[in-house]
Amino acid sequence: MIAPCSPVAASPAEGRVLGSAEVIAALAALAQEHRLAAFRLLVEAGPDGVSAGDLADRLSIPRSSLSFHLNQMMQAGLIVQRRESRSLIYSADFAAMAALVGFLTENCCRGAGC
Amino acid sequence: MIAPCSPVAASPAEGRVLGSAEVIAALAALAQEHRLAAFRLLVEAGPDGVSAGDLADRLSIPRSSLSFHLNQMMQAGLIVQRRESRSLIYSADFAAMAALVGFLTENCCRGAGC
DNA sequence: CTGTCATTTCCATAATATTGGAAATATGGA
DNA sequence: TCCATATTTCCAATATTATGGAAATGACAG
Repeated sequence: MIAPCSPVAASPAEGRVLGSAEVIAALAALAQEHRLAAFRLLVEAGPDGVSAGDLADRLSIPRSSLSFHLNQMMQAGLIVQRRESRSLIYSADFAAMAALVGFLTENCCRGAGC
Repeated sequence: MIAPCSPVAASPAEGRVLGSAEVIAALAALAQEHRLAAFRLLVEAGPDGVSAGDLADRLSIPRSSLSFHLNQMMQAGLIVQRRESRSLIYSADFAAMAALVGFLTENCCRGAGC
């Protein structure tokens, strides 16, 4: 018996199991300087999220570039968008992120601590 | 107090803490069909590893292409190479993978189960 | 309506990644 | 030494991603 981390049994309350195409999309979505930075800001911001404009300012990149990156992350299912009056507010999809980490620990981590 | 998974304190026996450039390299290394497949085979194989030729056969891709991908993963620090007579044997670096998962849970997972 | 703010879409350009055949390199055996 | 095996490096073609300005869209106030 191994039982490395989790106090619960094996595959617990994982909302969703990903196929490798989805995993690749999610990994690619995070494997970029501006996107990783944006995602971390969104994680920090929590469910309130951050508007596109704020993000662009905080990251110091042009709005059209940011828009491109946000789109990538949405298509990968890592973030979510909602409109609030004139602004579009983005927030991290924590369940999706948890599913990604779940995939990695289960498929790519055999034996190592997590 | 939150204490989501680990029975130990905060940042436990993590061999190494990654900067975001390293994380991006590792994510990009896994964000590709053939590389993710290769890495999963290496994880399954454990410390014994698999030779380049075997991997190419199992993945059904040309040797020069595989060589390119193995190089990417080595540069990203996710796999390791050793020579055994005529063959080059590759194996997964589990500590590196654990560090990647550690980064993701700590920086991109706030609040979600892991 | 008209103007303004917030953001996206369009699009051309530039940069980076992927592919695979052919030639080069390393290793061990006859 | 010479040959066969295992794998890499080279390189050119192709494909995919990233950039950012300008024009288009959506929302709201006067």
